[in-house]
Amino acid sequence: MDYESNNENDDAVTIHDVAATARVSPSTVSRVLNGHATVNPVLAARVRDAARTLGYRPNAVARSLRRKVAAVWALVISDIQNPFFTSLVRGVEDVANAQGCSVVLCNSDEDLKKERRYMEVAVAERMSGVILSAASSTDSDIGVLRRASIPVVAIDRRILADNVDTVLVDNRAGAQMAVAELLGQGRTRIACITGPRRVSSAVERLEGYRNGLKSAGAALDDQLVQMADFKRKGGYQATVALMALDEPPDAIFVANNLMTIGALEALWDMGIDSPATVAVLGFDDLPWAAVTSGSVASVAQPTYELGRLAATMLVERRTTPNMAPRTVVLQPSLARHPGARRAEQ
Amino acid sequence: MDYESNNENDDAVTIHDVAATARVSPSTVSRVLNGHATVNPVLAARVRDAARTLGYRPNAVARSLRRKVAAVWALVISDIQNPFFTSLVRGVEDVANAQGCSVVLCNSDEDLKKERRYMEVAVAERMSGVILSAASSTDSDIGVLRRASIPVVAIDRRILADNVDTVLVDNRAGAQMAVAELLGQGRTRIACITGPRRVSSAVERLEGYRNGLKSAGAALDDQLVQMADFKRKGGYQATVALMALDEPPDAIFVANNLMTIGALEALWDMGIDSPATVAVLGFDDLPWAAVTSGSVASVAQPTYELGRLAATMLVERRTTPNMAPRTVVLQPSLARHPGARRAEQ
DNA sequence: TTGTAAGCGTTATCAC
DNA sequence: GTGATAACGCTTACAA
Repeated sequence: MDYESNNENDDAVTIHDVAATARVSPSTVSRVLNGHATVNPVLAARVRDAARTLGYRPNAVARSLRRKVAAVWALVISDIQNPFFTSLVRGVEDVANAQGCSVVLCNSDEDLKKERRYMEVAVAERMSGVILSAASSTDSDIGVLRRASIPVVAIDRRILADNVDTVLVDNRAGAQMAVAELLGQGRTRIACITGPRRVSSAVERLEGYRNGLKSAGAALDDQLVQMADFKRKGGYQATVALMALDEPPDAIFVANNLMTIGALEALWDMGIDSPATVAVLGFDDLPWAAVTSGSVASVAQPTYELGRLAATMLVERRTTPNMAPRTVVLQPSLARHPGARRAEQ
Repeated sequence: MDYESNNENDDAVTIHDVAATARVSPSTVSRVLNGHATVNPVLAARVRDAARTLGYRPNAVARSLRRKVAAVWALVISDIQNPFFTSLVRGVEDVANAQGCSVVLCNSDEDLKKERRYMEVAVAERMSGVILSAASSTDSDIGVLRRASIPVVAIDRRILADNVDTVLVDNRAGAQMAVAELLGQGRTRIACITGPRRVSSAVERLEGYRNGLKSAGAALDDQLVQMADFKRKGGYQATVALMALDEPPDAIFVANNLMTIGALEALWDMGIDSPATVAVLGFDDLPWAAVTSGSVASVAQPTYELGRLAATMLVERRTTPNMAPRTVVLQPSLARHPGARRAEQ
């Protein structure tokens, strides 16, 4: 049996083939297919017929070369496993597709090297825009993109660069909500596990935590603040450290979802009852929160809207390149999950 | 302030500029940069110097046009939120990068239309390969890719097409393990919540469940089998339906991770103790399993290896196009998670 | 309105 | 070993 027999025709159909079949010039085919100019309806019909019968598929590579820019955006995200990103991606794609653009997803995995590699690919492939959730607010460098005049929108995390359009959530407000909620439950020693100093959202969530305590007249205790890595293990270790204090906390505000899993795991491994002894309140959406043994609330973000807005700003930046850069901040909200031990029982 | 001032030079440096600076021909520059032929070391050094000082970045679009194929693979996955895929992606990327290729991630979201759109993009962009976790084993159509002679490897799920390289896990064996484990715990009425009939893994996991019961001499009861949609809500509803039976199950084998969350949620909403009254055993890795109120085991898959293998098969298919298609089946294993109520306490 | 022709940046073929 | 030249498939001045 010949496995090549499936290939009807290894040389792809080009615009010239369509032109020949439709008895018009290649430029006319191009005009019909792109709708850029008015074409005699009779010829247009012949072109469309020919394209269909020949199974013509435009070569996006040739088009990109000629146009000097590809109809492709990169969406570089720091942690694909965070459910936070799933609907964010949809928000971006919906806008991109409406513009006739494709989105390529890139998972930098909080790794600056990977992130840089993806930016280089974006340049090499002449992509028309990049939406970036930076691995590091201080060290991520968009210079490569700038030099290639590729528009960038920062999402979820700030980047240390002038003139970057940015879409964020109000991390301070979210953290303050979290603290207020815990205080309202009567908690008096509230700890905070946040992410690395290089990530703006981690820093801002910590600030919000401190502001929340201060504005309630509660004391700040630096022993109750742990900096971890936004990953599960980091949350686990930070929790162990907190509970080893002479005066351990009765509540923990955890600044992202993976670390929240780690924190809960640590508490249970130590045989500590949550939420009775120690309440846990996370950040980001926690799809599994309803099946945990204790009640877990979290600060939820408008993720789809975040993606949609970033994408819209990218489009606007392309159409109006000299417009002053904007930063948009969206408000988070508090999501309560009853957990396995429901209040009413 | 002028926001254009960042653009050092809007016309990118080309191979001709490098050639001029290095006082050689463009072909020599190309040869140096690609290492395809032997070049006088002196000239080669001049070329590399020129490229560095000018900040030359090859135009991947032009290269792809000339070579008639882009150094890019598409990885089309059915559900990006499934943690299953995160390490699978790494496995694919590691092999691709070693080949000098980039991977673009595409989330079909179990949607045939989206999936088809991504395949069309792969064709338009002349990508050199596609790894596909099909939205439907029966209805996903790779004809577009075949006509464009783009190599395909099916991963995780079979596709109804001849001559496709495929990498799978042994779903039947995994499901049988699951049933054996539950029987070993003394469970006597074991239910199964599986996915849609159009997805091969759902069908095979159901078969494994049945075989597992049969080979243990246990009775089969079709009332105990629910077909859902591989999503959380489907798992929830299926569980409610199962528990409404005259003789409800004392264990449920759930064929994927999102439905496992739904199942646990339903049990707790109904006030049913798990695992005491009803044990739950899932499929796929469950990162949050350790923080659930009850013990949850699951059938774990060698995800990185799955991705690495699929990528390797793609490379081999490209180098040896006429080789007979292969199907590789990897073995899953059983992962036990103590859950919040640890056995030893 | 339609066709002709040039050119996007690269690489492969062919002489030298 | 190196350089000139053509070609990949498309879009877009410009000419008709």
